[in-house]
Amino acid sequence: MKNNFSVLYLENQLCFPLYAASRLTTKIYAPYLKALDITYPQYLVLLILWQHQIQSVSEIGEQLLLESNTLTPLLKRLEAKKIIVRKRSKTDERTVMVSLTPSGEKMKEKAQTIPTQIMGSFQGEEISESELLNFQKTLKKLVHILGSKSNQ
Amino acid sequence: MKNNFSVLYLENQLCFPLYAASRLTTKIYAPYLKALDITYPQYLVLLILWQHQIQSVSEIGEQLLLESNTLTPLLKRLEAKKIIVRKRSKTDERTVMVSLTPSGEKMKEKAQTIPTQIMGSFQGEEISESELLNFQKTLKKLVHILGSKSNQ
DNA sequence: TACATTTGTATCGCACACGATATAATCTTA
DNA sequence: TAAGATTATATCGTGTGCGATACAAATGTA
Repeated sequence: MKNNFSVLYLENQLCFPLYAASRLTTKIYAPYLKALDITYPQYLVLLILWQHQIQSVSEIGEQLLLESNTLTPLLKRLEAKKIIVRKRSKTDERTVMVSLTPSGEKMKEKAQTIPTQIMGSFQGEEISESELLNFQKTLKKLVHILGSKSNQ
Repeated sequence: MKNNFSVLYLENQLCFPLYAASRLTTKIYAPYLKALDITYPQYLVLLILWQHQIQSVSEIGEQLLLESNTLTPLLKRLEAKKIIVRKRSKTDERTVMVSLTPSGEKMKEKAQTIPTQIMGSFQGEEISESELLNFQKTLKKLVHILGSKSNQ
């Protein structure tokens, strides 16, 4: 029988494992990304640009659930490293368009091997592929629900 | 059979959603925690102290997967708010023991309603309880696997 | 018992996150 | 079309995370 405070135990909560898993995942990426001299959030921005070539700050923000208060400094750091270019739109002076430099474009090749290596870290005897797929499905739902709850 | 596409897909559908879910969860907690004038990581420390009364910095770190570089400043902020007390151990001058003040002890009552309120806001969502339990189970396994991979 | 090693915290610097606020450009509408 | 509202970025301040390093206390060992 659960007492009233059992809900306050760390292991009974959903949020702590999410927080831990997120940080541990970032740590797994770190050595691979360090070879490219980028961080995990910077890698996420590059994933978008490798796919879409050019995006506004807010378009990037919509996909990563981040806003300009986080993105502007991050993008300036990527620009300082000559990986991207930031340029005000001619048609709407408010928006800043972000695109890759040749150097940033070239990084795509090197980055291509990362996902396979990372997914290896998620492999373990305890988790089957089908379990991982189920997990990913619920996780996606959860993000969707949390996303709608957090901005209302 | 796993091709490059499925690996890429899984990476993007697993690592980024973990990162997003963690941040969104913290955002959901924020208004409840603001009423107690604490942050989410500070709340995690209090969860441990409400259960164990007194813990060393490294014991807290083992449970939260954090080290003194993160914990020391965080604990100092909690001490400044008169929620906890930090005291060097008599038997081993290296270790710092952390415990609750009466004020910090009292916060347990108020905090008890938080998990229930948050879980309640998920009523009627398209995730069943059994799906959530399965999810939680895989998540814990994942944290275990990632934890062992990240510190080697 | 000296001396090297390990352990537990602390400090430093950098890069996020994010609420709050500012600012300029664009859009709405009276 | 002038004035108010909205939109897109940027800035600021605070609080994490975390790798690297420092340092003193405790432990191990010759």
